[in-house]
Amino acid sequence: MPALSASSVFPPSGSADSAAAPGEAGPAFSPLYRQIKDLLTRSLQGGEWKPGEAIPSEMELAARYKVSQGTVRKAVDELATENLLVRRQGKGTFVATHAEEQTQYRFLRLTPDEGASGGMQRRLLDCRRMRAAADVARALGLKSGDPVIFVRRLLLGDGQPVVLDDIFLPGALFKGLTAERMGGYRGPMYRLFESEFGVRMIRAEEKIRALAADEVQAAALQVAPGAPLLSVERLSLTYGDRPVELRRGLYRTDRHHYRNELM
Amino acid sequence: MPALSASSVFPPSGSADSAAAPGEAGPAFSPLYRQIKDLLTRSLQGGEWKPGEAIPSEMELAARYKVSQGTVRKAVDELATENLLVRRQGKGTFVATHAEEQTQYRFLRLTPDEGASGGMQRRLLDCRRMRAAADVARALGLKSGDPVIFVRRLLLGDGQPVVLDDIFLPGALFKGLTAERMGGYRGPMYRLFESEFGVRMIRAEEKIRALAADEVQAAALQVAPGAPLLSVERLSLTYGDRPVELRRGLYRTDRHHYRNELM
DNA sequence: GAGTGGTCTAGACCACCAC
DNA sequence: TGGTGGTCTAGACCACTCA
Repeated sequence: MPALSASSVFPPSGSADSAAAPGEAGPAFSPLYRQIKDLLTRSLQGGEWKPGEAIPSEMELAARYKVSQGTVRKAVDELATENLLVRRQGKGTFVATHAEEQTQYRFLRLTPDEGASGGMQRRLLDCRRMRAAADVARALGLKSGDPVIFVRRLLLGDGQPVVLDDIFLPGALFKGLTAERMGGYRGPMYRLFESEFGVRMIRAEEKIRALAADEVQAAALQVAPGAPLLSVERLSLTYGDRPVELRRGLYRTDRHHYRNELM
Repeated sequence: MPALSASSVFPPSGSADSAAAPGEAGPAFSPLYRQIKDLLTRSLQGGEWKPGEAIPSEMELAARYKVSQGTVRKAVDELATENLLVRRQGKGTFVATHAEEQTQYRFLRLTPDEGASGGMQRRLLDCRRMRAAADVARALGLKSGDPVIFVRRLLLGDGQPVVLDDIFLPGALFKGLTAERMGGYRGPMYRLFESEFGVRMIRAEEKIRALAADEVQAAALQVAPGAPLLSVERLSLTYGDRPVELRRGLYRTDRHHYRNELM
């Protein structure tokens, strides 16, 4: 007899239609393992377990939620395939983190046309507080004029500029982020966000276009004005699909390409 | 006592290292459900069950392979998440197909900047047999000069040209594909490939770049020469990761964008 | 050896669908 | 009403890690 049951959150569809108005589909049924998954997600979101830490063992979780180990397992399985958790046989299950990824840039899909993807150099061009323009505010779920932190930086491969990024961060979440703090930091930016500000990027959505470089962009990337560039607008989301970063990247694609896999 | 066991394919790591040379990792262990998955994949590849058809029930498969239903379930689960199979509660498990997708173009990531993604019009510009150039042959795993079918077509949204596709298909797989056959066909191209030639696209890899339109491309897409276009080179693969289509697309991105989700 | 996740089983019951 | 996939359980054993 589990403490949680299908009816504890959503009544089985056999009983009265209850809250669901006719015509509305409504969540007819929520299996136990999905309720467990939601509870785990909430604990992650609330910071009960921090990135890199181990969560309780399957047996402990099963005892806590009064369900069988198999049910916990299915919940953890789904969170693992969503990259929120990482399972390590013999050791435990850990909160995913950007800190220990062998792939330097998990979200950067740009790949050299030939040769291995050597790490890129960074050059910080700008970093300051400003007020969000309308489009930036809308993307980040803020109000126009809300404080945001603006970062402009360059990525170089083999000494050649390849990526020009404009990054917008909600000021409220990244208090105290300064040019000095960013410039002195080695390693991926998302690692800094995670360790210093407790903001973990879970997933991201990108909109990709081709456009012609203007004078400023051309100068920064060392191409001719009007040269075609890949424009990649990325919205990064954290737990609960809350947007926490807007990134507008311009990629040179004469020696690199954006790789994607469709399944 | 299952007919298949871990040791039936790969010896458990406890036994002698056998074939694996020292230093080579080698597949140390293959669980039962993965062996079942491989057998199912082989049956799909061999055409034992055709796209759209139902495969045997979990109970039948469990009996056939002499394992428990749970083991079959795990194998089928993985094939379902890879989009090779589709489960339908109460009905059965079916071989995935492009024939019944509500999304008209499963692999086309181009989306209107605003408004719903209305279906696009097609216009066939060219379709003929030719010999594979070196780069095309290499991508498709053919030899230079092998016969290929070349298709050039245009996609229009709201009457405006949006996509210019150059498509290369191995001649050996698509015997009898003519301009008439293609021109008269309504519905996605991959549906035609599947129903007429038994070639099912499973997944694809894309390389994306920005480039400037040349005269021919500009004329076809009704943009100025030199205008920035998105270049999308897609290699489509079928069972066993065998390449079966090379597609070079040029996308206008002034009113559309390529959307992508990173996880 | 103790503790973790990983696999496999057997059986029960539920939700959905078709006849 | 019977068959399908979906959920949940309990227990056994295996593989891996670490003290």
